[in-house]
Amino acid sequence: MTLERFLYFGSDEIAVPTLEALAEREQVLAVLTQPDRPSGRKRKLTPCPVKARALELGLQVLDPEKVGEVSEQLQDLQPDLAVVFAYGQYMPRSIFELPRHGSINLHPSLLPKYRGASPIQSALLDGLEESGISILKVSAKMDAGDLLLQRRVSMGEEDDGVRMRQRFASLGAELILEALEGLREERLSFVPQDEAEATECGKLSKEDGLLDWKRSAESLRHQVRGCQPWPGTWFELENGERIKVFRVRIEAATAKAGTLLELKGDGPLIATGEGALRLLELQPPGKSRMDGRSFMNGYGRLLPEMLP
RNA sequence: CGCUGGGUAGAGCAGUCAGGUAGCUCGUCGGUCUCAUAAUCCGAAAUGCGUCGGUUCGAAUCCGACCCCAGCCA
Repeated sequence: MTLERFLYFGSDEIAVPTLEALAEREQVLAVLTQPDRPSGRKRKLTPCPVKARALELGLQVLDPEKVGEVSEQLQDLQPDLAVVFAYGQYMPRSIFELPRHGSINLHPSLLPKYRGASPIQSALLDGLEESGISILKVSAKMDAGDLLLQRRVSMGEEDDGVRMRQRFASLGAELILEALEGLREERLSFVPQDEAEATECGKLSKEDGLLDWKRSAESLRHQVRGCQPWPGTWFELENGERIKVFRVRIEAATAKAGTLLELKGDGPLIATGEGALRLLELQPPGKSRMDGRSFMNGYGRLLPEMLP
């Protein structure tokens, strides 16, 4: 198979290393990304990470509101293959079938599991100890195309959403090169997914981050790990302020859920529906993240009355 | 000029509204107690209140400008 002329579709940070790997070895005709959005403290129009990097690399960037708008330009480029990773926009068939050999997509889960918008976070929320990344053919149905290559990854105690994203980001860069080589030498082929095994995950919402002490310590810990970097996890004080929680440890203890059991050691210890959680890293409103000890130094005496 | 909160000893905070020369918890150092100790008790060091300027006899506290940090927003 002849693969020389590439298009890259991506927006999110996780897709940056893959673009870099591709741009270094191959001819990237154009990079398609999301248009600039207002973001950050000043709400100013900011290019997405992939666009920013693509410009630095001197690549042609196209950021239409809808991909359809640039289909003619893409046609003129005569691409052999499009690589898609966290593009964040729906691609109509006319686009993903436009390159001579179609389009392939990177997806950070072991498909057919966790098709959809939040594969990394959902796998962590479910408490999985293993996940992975897949490369598949783009098809009309989201994440349902034929599989080309997968790589398994184990997830440990210390792995939260942020770390897993980093790992998948660099893994994507490795895997894409492997996939291209496999395709050129025709060693790899596309195999259909097992539809019976398929599961879907939707977008997370802000409210998914609220900690409910009535749940078990274990599921709360999964929540804390999975809701990074967004929406984060937090609990509310009586005055409505939100204390974010970044890292916790499960400890044995039984008491009414939500009870503050201890204010010493590595952090506050709070009873849950099943077991207790030691809060090891937190962030009060307007402050930066701090470890549990620091938190107790400043907030310890307030906490007992302020916990609802 | 999107909105909001914040910058005070090594860390986390109080004090700012009613200006008078800085306090709490933890840590650090020394000592005490103890078989021992991260536990107890006693004591000490350290800072000079984000920056610049103004008002004032006097400012962390009032006024002005600026810098930095964090949250909201998907």
